[in-house]
Amino acid sequence: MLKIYNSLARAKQDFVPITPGSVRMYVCGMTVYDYCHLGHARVLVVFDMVQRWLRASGLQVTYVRNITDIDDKIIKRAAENKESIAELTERFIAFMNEDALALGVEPPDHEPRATAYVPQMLALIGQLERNGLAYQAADGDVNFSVRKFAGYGRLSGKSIDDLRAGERVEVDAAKGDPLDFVLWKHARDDEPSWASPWGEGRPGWHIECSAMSSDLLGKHFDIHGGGQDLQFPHHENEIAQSEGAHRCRFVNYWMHNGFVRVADEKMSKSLGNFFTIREIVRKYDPEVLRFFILRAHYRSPLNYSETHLDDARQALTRLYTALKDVPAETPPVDWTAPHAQRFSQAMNDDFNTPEACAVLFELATELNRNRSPALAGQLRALAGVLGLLTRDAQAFLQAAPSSATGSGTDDAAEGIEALIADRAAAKKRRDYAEADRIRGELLAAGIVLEDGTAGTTWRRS
RNA sequence: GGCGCGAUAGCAAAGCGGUUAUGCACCGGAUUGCAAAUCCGUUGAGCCCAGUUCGACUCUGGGUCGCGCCUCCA
Repeated sequence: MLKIYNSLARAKQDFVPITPGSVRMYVCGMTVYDYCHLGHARVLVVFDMVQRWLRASGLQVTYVRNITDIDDKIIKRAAENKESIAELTERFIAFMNEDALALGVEPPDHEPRATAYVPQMLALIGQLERNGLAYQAADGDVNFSVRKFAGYGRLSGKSIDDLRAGERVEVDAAKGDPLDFVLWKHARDDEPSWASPWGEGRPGWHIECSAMSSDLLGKHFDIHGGGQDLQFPHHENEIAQSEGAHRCRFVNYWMHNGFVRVADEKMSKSLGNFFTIREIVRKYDPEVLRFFILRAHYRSPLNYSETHLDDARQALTRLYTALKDVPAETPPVDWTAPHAQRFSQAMNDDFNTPEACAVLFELATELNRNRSPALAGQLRALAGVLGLLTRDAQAFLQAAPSSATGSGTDDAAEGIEALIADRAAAKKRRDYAEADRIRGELLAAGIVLEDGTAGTTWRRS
């Protein structure tokens, strides 16, 4: 039985889908005005892992991950770049897709863009107005009346009266209450806008997710995920909007992944201490990055440093090394095997990927002992559930750092093979000095030679 | 000020009221022309103070420290 930590309940709960056998899941994706950083990588990988495990568990999954392609920052950045909003967002959507692909993230079933859902947002705002929860302020903005929605603050554990609105950000004087949030912003001359019953304008940040999720998944669905920083106010406001409009339960299970940190501080755009995915992938294989993310529990903080990435690389190398000389075929998982059972138990315990990875390493040790092809298949199959160890072992071990695809075929390979041949000849005539010289030369270039019974192989150190 | 999370060996990171987590690094041995990889073995842990218990890293209470949210953020 799968247990999920539900942010709403602040406890692990048995996962019971609304419709037996199928799951509907919505995850807040990217605002596309810049490159994805490690924090984004974590959301992408974590919910990809969740989605994979749900499917591996035999559930039929509908996974929606939205794209925010209209908001203040996008407008600002497009203006700075002197380009259209569409040009800006299209470019970064393409970059995001490249990053996701490199990280082994499977495409979601739906990737709705906010700008394509304005009619649905307007309908939702209209419904909120009819339900007495929305009002148009003097400045033309349509706001949500937070105090009229019972239960506001339940997800984030906040009491309305304790919220210090205005302490850190100036309160909009036109709002009926400082805590009220915007559903529809009145148009300004230099900004894009859409026609609406409340005049020309553009959507507030939160309304898009309420509109897209209900359109694609229905008014009531199973799982809603996102980064911890979205719990308040974004997700709290989504609940208010969706439940306020539809008058029914919105989401059963709320999942929030922990932050990525740098030197014990949250990685964020505003702090400027972020590393982009493509920046990291220039130096580390993307699979190392995926493994780095998955070897920590999704709710724990994840401290980023190159030392930790080096460590992850070494660990992943051990796994691939175990698979080096066994046939690269991935049979279906034999879930009755003891290792698979432990793996499954770990994953069913709120997606305990660190424990699941530990099983992988135990499997590797056993495989190193007996070189059983069946065991190798099992290792590949289980790791495959996490989206790991999907490549040819040799290709991974020989992949150049910058080769994001990990194809393993680069120009250096021929030269290396030639030197290996020279060294073999030297060894044959017992010229060990020359053999060691070649070994040293390659080692200095980051190439490790390994003499085996079947000849010499190489890998990158 | 309100609310929440965490503290595990050199580093990273899990489970568990009593039995080896796991990975990296380290040490000894096997193996190797030398290596690397691998195997075998050793070392090493649970912030502090109380309490519960036959027994606590694991439960309870208090403290200390760190982090986060209350503003845009994944």
